[in-house]
Order: sequence, then structure tokens, then C-alpha cells
Amino acid sequence: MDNSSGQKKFATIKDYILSQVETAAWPEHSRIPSENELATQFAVSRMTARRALQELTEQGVLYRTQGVGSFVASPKSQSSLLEIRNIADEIQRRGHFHKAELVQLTSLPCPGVVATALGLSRNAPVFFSLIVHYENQQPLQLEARYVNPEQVPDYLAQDFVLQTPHEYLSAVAPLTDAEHIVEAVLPDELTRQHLKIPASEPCLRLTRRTFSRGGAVSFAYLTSAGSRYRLGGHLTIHPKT
Amino acid sequence: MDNSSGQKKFATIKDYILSQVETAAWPEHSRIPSENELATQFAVSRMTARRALQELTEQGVLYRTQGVGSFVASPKSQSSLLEIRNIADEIQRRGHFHKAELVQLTSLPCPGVVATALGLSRNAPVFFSLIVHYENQQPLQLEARYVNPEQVPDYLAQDFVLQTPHEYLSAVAPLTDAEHIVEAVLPDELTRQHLKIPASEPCLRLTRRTFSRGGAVSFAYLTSAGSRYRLGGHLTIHPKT
DNA sequence: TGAATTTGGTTGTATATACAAGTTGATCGG
DNA sequence: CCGATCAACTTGTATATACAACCAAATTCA
Repeated sequence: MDNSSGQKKFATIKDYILSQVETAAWPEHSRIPSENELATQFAVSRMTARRALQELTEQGVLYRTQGVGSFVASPKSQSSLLEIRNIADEIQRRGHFHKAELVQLTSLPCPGVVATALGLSRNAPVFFSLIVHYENQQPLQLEARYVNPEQVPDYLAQDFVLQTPHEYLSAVAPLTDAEHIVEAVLPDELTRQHLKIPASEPCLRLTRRTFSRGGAVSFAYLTSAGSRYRLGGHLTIHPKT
Repeated sequence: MDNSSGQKKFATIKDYILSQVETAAWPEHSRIPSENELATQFAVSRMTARRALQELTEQGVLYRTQGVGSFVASPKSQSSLLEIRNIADEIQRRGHFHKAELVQLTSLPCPGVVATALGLSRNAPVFFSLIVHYENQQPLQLEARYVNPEQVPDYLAQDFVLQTPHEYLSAVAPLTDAEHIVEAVLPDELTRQHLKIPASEPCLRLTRRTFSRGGAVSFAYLTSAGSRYRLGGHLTIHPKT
């Protein structure tokens, strides 16, 4: 079942396709080999090649059309997932973490994304902490934090632990006449059709109920393709100037 | 390929399982029939039954353990998805909508969730509008809005069109010393392990960069299982009191 | 020329089969 | 009583095959 590298066959094909896409050897919207071609090339059955293509489609890397072929999706749909993948890889390379209520504080070579964010050089040592937040005995949030080592002392003393998004947004918000709920959801069929996103691309859903003269007047929900925000300007709350 | 009802076989099995779960005939965390049992019951091959189980797992309705069986996931993971499914069904029953830049305003029998939100009776007529927002020639957001028909005139005159989440959150935010990015993402492996959620459960990811003395000090990302918030208190921005 | 048809290729669904990998519970042996 | 082994069952991966549904381009025919 495994091949020589100990990897599953469909995973091997996925990695191959991903590498072609990431290096732009297969550019955006270009047609990629068919199921049969991949099956021949990797000496597997069509169903195995199909699985690789299908999972990549669900992950937003490809899109496919019956009777036509499989194509490289636009980078707007990909980049978010790929970047997360890198971060996760870096962290997992650290090994296992206990499900302790909080903390795992060590030094770590700085991953690329973090280096950019902190203005450090890549692989420079940073303090790394991992915290699991619980609510009602259930794990609710995972926090991975990278701290500039030269300034650690100050921040360990101060409010080092992040607020939860819930606390945070609740405190932020002097709103007028509306009640908002933000959720991360998978897009429904209608959203998918109009936004042209794969079924697996998570969306931000903002539900808003408006009040007037003491009664609820309108109910709206509003779905945004989450990853799109990475380009056109994130869903960002700017710092006070 | 189709059965008598014109539905695909795996879809039939999915519907059956969903009905059992929704009516609590199969309670939370209970073991459900194995692939082989379902295959026999529906007179299909194991691979077809498997597909139904697998898609429901990806949708967070079930969880499965190799060598053990398939189980009903906790309602915390399900409810969000199921509710959305109902809304989407109601909307799609309206037929097709053009990808116009905005508006499709008609009267509609009020779906259940909306009725609750507006304090109307179910199936009472509401004004329904559908708006697609574009950014850079690309569809960015889908807005479905239900308006209490008795109070429509006021709100058509006023600021009827919702701000985008981006505009909205940007305006909201007198923040101290941090820059935040909220994204909807699929959980990485690490998050899944700690939060015990299926790979398909979308999460809110809040990325925070903290500043001090003019320099970036810490970078953290924080992932929350989106649907969890539906119970313990949504990720809510409260109205000004 | 132009409309209808055919043809070949592609993805979608479904079956039947085989073995690997993992869990559980019963059996056996000390 | 405890531990190891075994057997049965479950999900996971993979193959080989078949046909349906769909599309695009070439071909045929009026």
C-alpha cells in the first residue's frame, strides 16, 4: 500500500501536483494532466490519481469541469491554505505538545512568515509558546505565539496572554443599532455559485440583525470568501493612530 | 446510476443518516451502522456506502475511528452546518438569480431561522433581497437579506446596503497597540488535534501583531473552532446600550 | 455555408475485490 | 490473576472495470 518513501500513493501525487503549482510550472488556469495521464505516469489506478485530484480540488488548489479537465485555481484561493500549511509544518517539526492548559515556551528558529511580521531575519531564534484555551472543560482555542526574544521580559510581566476573540470583539465595539455574529462556515451552494469558490473554502459569515423603534427590523447574513481578504486588504482592524 | 427517485445512491444514504441524526434517533456519540451494514441495507457496494459516511465526516456530522466504527459527532459541530443547509434550501427554492451587481427584491415565505430572528411567524411574507458585492471586478460577498415588510419603507430610504465586513470592522476599531487579521480557514493538523474537530470544520483565525516602542514585538495566531461559538456565546459584537 | 451528428476524451458514479492497519474482546497459557 | 496471543470486525488504501454525463472539435449532410 505504501510506496518506497513510506508515503501513500495519492499523497505522492498530491505533492507532485502541488510542487508544480507552487513553482508555477503549471500556471494559473492552465490545464493539468488528466486522471488517466496521471495514473499512467505514476503507475497507479485511475481511482488513486482521481483521489489526489479530488482532494486538491476540495482544498481549493484545483478546479475541475466534467467533460473538460482539471485546472490550476487562481492563487487567491490557494495562498491562504498553502501559507498555513507551512506554519503548521514548522510547528509540528517541534514534536508533540501536551494538552496542558497553557504554555510551551521554547526557543525556535524563526519561520518565514513570522520573520516578516516581526522584522527579524529568518531562522533567527524566537521564543515560541503554545497555549490551549479551554471553555467549559472543552478546548476552544489554540494559540501559537512567537515573541521577539530581545523584548520578552517586558511582555511576560504584562498582559502576556491574548484575550479570546470573543472577549476581544465584545470589548471593541461601540455599535449603533445592530447585533452582529461572525462565524466561520463552509459556503452553501448559493454562495459557491456566486462567489465561484470551492466547497472547501471557508468563509466568514456575518449575521446582522437590525433594530428600530424597539423591534427587530431586518435580518441579513453576509458571506465572504475568507482567503480573498489576503490580497485586497485583509479583514483588518487597524491600530489606533 | 440514479435510483428511482433520481437521486444519487450515496446521496440517498447521506439523507438517511442525516435524518437519523437530526431526529436524534441516533444520539450523539452513538455508534452507527458500519460500511458493510449500510452497504447491505441499501444494496450498494461498500465503496458507495463509504462515500456517504466519508462526506458526512468531512461535513462534521460524523467522526470515525479506524478499527472501531463511525459515530455521531457532537451537535456543537453539526448545528451550524445544518442550519445553513436549511437557509440555503429555502433560498434556492426561489430559483435562479442573476449575478447582478446587486438586488433581487421579492416577497418570500419566511424561513424558520429568519422568523425567529425577526419575531415573525414562520412562512409569513418577508421581503427578500440578494446582493452580490464585487471588489476589483471579482465577486467578493453574497448578501441575503430578509426585511420585515411592514417596516420596509424606512429602511429602503436609509442606509439599506450593508457595509462590507472589511469596511465595517475597520471603522469599528479604536484599538490600542495591535494589528489584527481575521480569516476563515480550515484547521491545520495541530489545531485539529488540540481542538478535536474534523478537518472540514471551518475556524476563525485571528492573527495579531503587537507593537511597542515603535517596533513589532510579538506575532501570534489564534484559531477558534467557529461553530463552537454558536453555543457558548457567539463571536458577537454587542449593540451599544 | 450552416446546422446536425458523430467521435474521442474527460470527469462523475458505481461495483467488486483485495489487502493493510487498527481496535476490541475472547481465548489461552503461565 | 495477569499477560500474551488470537480471531473477528472496523476503517483505510488501492486496483480494475464499467458505464453515465458532459464537452469540444471534427465530420457529415442538407
